Amino acid sequence: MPAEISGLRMTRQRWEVYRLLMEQRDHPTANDVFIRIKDRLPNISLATVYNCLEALVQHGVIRQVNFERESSRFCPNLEEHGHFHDKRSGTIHDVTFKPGVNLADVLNLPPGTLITDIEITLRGELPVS
Amino acid sequence: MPAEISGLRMTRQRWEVYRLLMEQRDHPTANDVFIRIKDRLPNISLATVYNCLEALVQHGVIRQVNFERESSRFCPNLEEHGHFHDKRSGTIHDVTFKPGVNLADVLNLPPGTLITDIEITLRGELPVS
DNA sequence: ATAGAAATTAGAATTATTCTTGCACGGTCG
DNA sequence: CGACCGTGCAAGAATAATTCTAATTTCTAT
Repeated sequence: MPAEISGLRMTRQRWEVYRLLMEQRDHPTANDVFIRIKDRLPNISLATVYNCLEALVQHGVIRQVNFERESSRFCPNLEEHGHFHDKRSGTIHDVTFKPGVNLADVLNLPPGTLITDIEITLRGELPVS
Repeated sequence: MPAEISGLRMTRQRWEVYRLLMEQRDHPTANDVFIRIKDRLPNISLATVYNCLEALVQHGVIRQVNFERESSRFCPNLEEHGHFHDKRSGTIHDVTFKPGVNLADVLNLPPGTLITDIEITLRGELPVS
């Protein structure tokens, strides 16, 4: 376990939460993490899972993703990307931009606007194939 | 008051909620609407405000907008647009696309993907000027 | 080793939203 | 005109995700 990641001091709990997200990149909720992590940390509390996730988010190590008013989900992909929610399967998929596309360029914003964060979420159905 | 809008039968409460949203386009929350509408409907209940907003959303008459995990906000602008949240003032602004831009075209999605809904939210600061 | 700081735990508290129940209203059909 | 019926409304209870609190444990630096 590294001593820290992006300036965030690692603890056993933070490390296991982080590791779990890196290994299972299916955008779990805090509760999903709580359930899954019990194998490794049987005594962890849900509040700690929330604390760890928040710490990781605030240090830019993971991203928090919201769909409508559902539970927040967490994503270790730091590339600029959006999320597609497949209604059929309920799964969530990362969506990247085509090369050379800068989202700010295609929006009408007052010149000088400072954008600190962009969130793109799509809902629909993936092809059946 | 029209008998119905987009197939939704109008009632006094639904009409006043709708009218309020059309007149004050600052993305109020359900509770904001509840407070503001008391001038006209002193006896309306918060549950009814929620019911009316839900009915209007489901009939496509208004849109529900979510920022992080804050209370949902409601928006009568049916044009395709995103939302910019100005950290300085806390206000929310509609953001349109530059002409000719189709968001689906700039994203990497499996061919045949059906998109039913897109949500774009930006956070940042508007220029001081 | 030890003091002080930070993290964890367990459970209570909070907040937005939804649900439940009983009542009121509007329209319809005799 | 009056009983009926479906829908909407009001009030408050219930729910669910998240945050907070207080007490304990673990770290870190000295």
